[in-house]
Amino acid sequence: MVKMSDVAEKANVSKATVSRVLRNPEAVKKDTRDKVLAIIEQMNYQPNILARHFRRSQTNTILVVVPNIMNTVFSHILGGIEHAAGENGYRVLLANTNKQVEREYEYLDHLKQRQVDGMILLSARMDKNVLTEVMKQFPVVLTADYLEGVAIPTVTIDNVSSARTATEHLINMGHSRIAHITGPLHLLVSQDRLKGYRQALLQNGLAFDNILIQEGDFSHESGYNQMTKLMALEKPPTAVFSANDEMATGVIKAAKENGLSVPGDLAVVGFDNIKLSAIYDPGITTIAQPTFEMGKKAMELLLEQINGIEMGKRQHVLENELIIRESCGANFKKNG
Amino acid sequence: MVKMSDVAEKANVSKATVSRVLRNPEAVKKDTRDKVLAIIEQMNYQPNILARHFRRSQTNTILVVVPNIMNTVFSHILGGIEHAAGENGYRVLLANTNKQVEREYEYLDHLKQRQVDGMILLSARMDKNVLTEVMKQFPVVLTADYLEGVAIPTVTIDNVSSARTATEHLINMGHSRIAHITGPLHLLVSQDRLKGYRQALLQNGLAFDNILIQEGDFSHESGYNQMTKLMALEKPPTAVFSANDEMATGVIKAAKENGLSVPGDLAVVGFDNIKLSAIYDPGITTIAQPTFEMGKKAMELLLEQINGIEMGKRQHVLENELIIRESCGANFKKNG
DNA sequence: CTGAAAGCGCTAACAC
DNA sequence: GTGTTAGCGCTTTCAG
Repeated sequence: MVKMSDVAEKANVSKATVSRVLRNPEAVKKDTRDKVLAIIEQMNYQPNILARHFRRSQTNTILVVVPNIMNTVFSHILGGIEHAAGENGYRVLLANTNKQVEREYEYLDHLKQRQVDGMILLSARMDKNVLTEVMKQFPVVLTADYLEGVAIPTVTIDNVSSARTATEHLINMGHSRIAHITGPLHLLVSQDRLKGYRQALLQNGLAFDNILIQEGDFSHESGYNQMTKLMALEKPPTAVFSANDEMATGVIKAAKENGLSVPGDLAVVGFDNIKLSAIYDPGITTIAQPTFEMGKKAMELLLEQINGIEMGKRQHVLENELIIRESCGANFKKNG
Repeated sequence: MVKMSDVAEKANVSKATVSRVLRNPEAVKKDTRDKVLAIIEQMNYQPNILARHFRRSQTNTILVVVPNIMNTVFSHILGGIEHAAGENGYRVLLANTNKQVEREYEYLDHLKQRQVDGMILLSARMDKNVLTEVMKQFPVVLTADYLEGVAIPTVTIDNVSSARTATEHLINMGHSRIAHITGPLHLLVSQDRLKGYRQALLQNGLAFDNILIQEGDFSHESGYNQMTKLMALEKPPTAVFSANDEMATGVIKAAKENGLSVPGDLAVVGFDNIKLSAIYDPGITTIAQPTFEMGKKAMELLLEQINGIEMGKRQHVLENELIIRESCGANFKKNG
C-alpha cells in the first residue's frame, strides 16, 4: 500500500505538501501541485481515509435512523437524504430499528463514539430527556415525526391542516357522514390527522360521531377490517378519510366486496401519495407529502449544525398538496 | 473526552489491559476485568472507534450499491442485508447510484481507500474487467443481478425457470395466445424472463408470435401503454405475462378501461410479489422473489469472504414461488 | 496474565 | 509556499 510519505519522497516534497495538494490545493504553487498530482497518479496512491478520519476526528458520515426501510415513505425520505448528503460530500450510514426503541438507543453510541458527524431520525421513540442530552452534544435532526417539548430541529408537514384539507374536500363533495380511519394513536402523526379531521367537521357545523372513528395501524388489512366494521353500522358513512394510502386500499377493497362502488357509493381520501395511490383502481385522492424534499431539507439542516451555522427557526413545515384522483368522486371516471 | 489511558490509570492497569477487556475479555483475569469494567462504567468511557478502525484498518462497515432505494424490491433486499449485517456487528453504508455507472465507479474508491470492508452490488453496470480486478482485491458480492463471465459470488433466483412457471400456469389455464411484456431488454433479468416465456411456449407446442412480445421499462405506465397496443391487434392475447408487478397493474388498468374484465376476459401474471400485488384489485398472481432472504444470503457470503473462509459454490440460486391470486383466473372471485 | 513500547498514516501548528 | 515535527488513541507484538 503506497502512502503519503512515498509520494512525498518521490516528488521531493514533504508529506505536508502532499497533504495540502489533496485537501487544500490552493495553498500550493501550481508547479508543485502538478508535480505531486502526477506522482499520485503514477503511483496510484489512495489516501488512507481512516487515518484522516482518525486524525481529524470527523468522518463525513451521517447516521439515518429509520423505523423500517421497507416502508415506501421512509425509503423516499432516505432517497432525499442520500441525495443531499452525496452533494455535500457526506455518506449515509443506515440504521434500521424495526420500530424498537432499544435499537434507537444502541445507535446513539455511534454518535458518542464519533463514528458519525450527525444523525437524522425518522422516528423518535426514545426518551425526551435522553434525546435532549444528545442534542446538546451532537448534531441531530428529526423528520417525518416530531416531539413536543424538545427543541430539536424538525422537518415535517402540517398534518393537522392537511387532514383538515382532506376532510373538507369530502365535505365539499356533499358528504356529511364521513368516517376516519386513524393510524396508531400513540403516534403524534396519527393524533394530528385525527385533530384535522375533527376541526374540519366542527368548522363546517357537522355532527361529530365517535363511532365513525376507527383506529388502524397503517396496514392494508387494518383498513379492510375497520371498513368492514363501519359498513355494518346502522347508518354507515358515505365517505372515509383514511390516515394513509395503504389503509385506503383496504377500505376500497372492503367496500367493493360489499357491493359498494367507489366513489359512487363511497368516497375515499387517503394520505401520503405513495405510488400505489396513483396506480390503484380507482386512483386514490390523497395528500401528497413531499418525502424526497423532507429528506433533503433534513440533511441541509443537519449540515448547518455540523458546520456550526447559527440556525434560524427550528421547526420547518413543508408544503403538502391535495391530489385529486377518482376515489373521492370529484374526478369520477368509470373504468372496468 | 475520556480515553483509554485515563481508564488505565484510574484502574491501575496498563492501556493494553483495558484494550483486552474491551476486545478480548477472556484474556484477562476476572478480577482485573471486573475492576476495569467498573471504571469504564464509572468514567463513562467511550472507545474512540475511529482510532480503532485506523489501527486495525478495518471498519466493520460494508457498502451497498443500490440503483434506486425508492424501489420496493431493492429496499427489501437492503432490509435483508441490514438485518444480517447488524447480527454480525457490521454497519451498512448506503450508495444510491440512480442507475448511473459513474456513481458505481466512484464508490469503488471506498473499497480502495479501505473505508469499508466489502461491497454488495444490487446492480452491476460497470465494466466486467474493472469488476474482476476489484474482486481480486476486495470482498464483493452481487445480488438481484448477475453477470456472465465474471466469477463473482452471486445470489439470484432462476429467472428463466420462474418465468417458465408463470407462463405455464397461464397455459394450464387453457390460454394459447399469451403475450409477454418484458423489462428493459438490456438487463439480463429481462432477457431471462423472456427466455423462460419462450421455453414454456415451445415446450407446450404453442406457436410463438413476436407481435405478442412488447418491451416495457418496469413502470406502470409502460405496462399500460404496451397493453393498449396489444389490445389493438387483430387477434389480441387472452393472457399476459408481465415481467414485473408494477407493469401488471398497468396491463390490468388498460384492460379494464377497454371494457375487459380481469381475469374474465384477460388473465394476467406478474413478477416480484411486491406488496402491491396482494393489495391490488384483483389480486395479482405473481412469482415471489425472496428479496429479504436474498439480501441476507448476500451478506452472509460477503462475511465469508471478509473472514477469509473458503467459499464453496459461487452462484447461489434461491427458491421462488408462484403465488396464485385472482388475476390469472385460477382463483376467480368476483368483487366490485 | 499483564505491561512496555512502537507505530498505524495522516494533519496542522509552527517555523522558516 | 514549503518543511519539520508532534501527536491523534488505539492495538499488538514481545517480554516477563
